[in-house]
Amino acid sequence: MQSAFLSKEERQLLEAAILPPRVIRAGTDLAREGERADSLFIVADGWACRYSTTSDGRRQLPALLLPGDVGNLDSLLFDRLDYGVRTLTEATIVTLPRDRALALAAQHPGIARMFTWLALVENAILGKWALSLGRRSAKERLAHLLCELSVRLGNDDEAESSFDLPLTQEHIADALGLTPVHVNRTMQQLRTEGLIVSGNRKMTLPDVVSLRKLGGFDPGYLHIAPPADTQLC
Amino acid sequence: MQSAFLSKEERQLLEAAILPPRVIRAGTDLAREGERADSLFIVADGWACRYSTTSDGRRQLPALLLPGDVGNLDSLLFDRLDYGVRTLTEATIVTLPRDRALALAAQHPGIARMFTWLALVENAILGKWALSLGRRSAKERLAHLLCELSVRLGNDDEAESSFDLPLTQEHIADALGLTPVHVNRTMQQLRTEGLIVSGNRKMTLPDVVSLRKLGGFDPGYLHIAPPADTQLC
DNA sequence: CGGTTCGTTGAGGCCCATCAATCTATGTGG
DNA sequence: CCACATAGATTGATGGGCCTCAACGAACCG
Repeated sequence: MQSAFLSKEERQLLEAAILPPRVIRAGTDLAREGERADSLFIVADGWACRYSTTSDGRRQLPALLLPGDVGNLDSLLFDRLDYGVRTLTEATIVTLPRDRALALAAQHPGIARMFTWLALVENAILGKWALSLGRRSAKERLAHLLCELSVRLGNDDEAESSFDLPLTQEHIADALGLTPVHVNRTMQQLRTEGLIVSGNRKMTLPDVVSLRKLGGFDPGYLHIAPPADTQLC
Repeated sequence: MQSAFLSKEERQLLEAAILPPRVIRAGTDLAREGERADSLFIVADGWACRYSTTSDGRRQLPALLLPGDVGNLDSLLFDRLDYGVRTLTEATIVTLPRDRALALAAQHPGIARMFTWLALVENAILGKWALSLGRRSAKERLAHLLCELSVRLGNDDEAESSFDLPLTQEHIADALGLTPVHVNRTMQQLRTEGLIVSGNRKMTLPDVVSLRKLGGFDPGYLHIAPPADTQLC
């Protein structure tokens, strides 16, 4: 999760409240839209996503979930899910019962603040996705997404970056609001222009500076480090 | 704001922490992207929006702010804004200093929970916007937005609905990721089909059922009423 | 070795963008 | 009270980015 707001005691309490991890194979639903969920699913390893669909089956991902992300933070306060949560790779998932989470949040301000923090970061990311979906071309969207994933995976800021990218082109299409065919053609463009080197589930960004410029990417919105003056508790 | 989580005492404390309302004319920035904001701006009356822009000036609204909404909830925990906040009509704005808000949240679990709730609702709405932006046609997007605004403005569920819509077609375009010209043509289509009656800043939805079906709108995601089992504090 | 998943390529078409002009309503100053 | 300016709505013509449909290739696996 995100522990910068937590005291040692709070961190221990959270860890004690968590159920043992489960390993889940790729492509399985942790929860479906409209279901009740009485636990939070936390991705400990692997990739997952939130997805929502129109009535006729068009699919859009409102979030890609990387290790440390909570799959269904909404379930903390909502009784029904607005989206589905699905693994994209084999993943190990940790479960935090909602009751325990609520009780801890009520007794420990740091834990409550952590949940708010998590929700706000999700919001910031989704806001940038909306900008991409509404106003950026396919090439720009792809560039922006790759830059975001690179940073969220912990890669250094401006250096050449290389990471595992277990997403299929269809997953990427569902994140970017495009068709798989067009994602394919767009990736070829970036490849031709020397902005990405990809294949075999690996992605390398040889020229992060140019890719960021193309995608209009500025990492500030990810709020990787909490601001100093709120770390007090 | 949203007071279902609050005790009487907490509500009074919040009201006491709030600075006097200001009336602000249409089209003025309450805050700009990248700025520090040491207060939360709460819309008490009128309309406002969050907006973000690409480097070359394309604009996308990640949120429309109606009375009761918080313009910049992020400022509770982030030191810099990821978006701008701007009034769309003359609006009266109420201000809550961030320090006060944080202190209250630390001492009163109900207030902390309210902030989390607000963030999660924003997230739910934005998630649906992403689905629209990524996967729905112009007509569907417009239908969905109008249905959402109708409900958020307090109109009854399935009845014919009529409300003030002070947005220009350009505002709508920026919310939907379209051009003003295309919003105009799309509105004409809906008008011809008898799904909307509009003009002079008013909007009437004579056939909400059909409009919802067209836009794929299901109001559940707005979480208008908090679930019963979380109202305890 | 056959099946399945994923990536790639091609041809054709539509939705929406772009550019530009006109129309209407509102407001303002002389 | 009219001349004028401005903001917003409307309409037309044209083009392009991305979709759709379809087929094929490549990698992996039981």
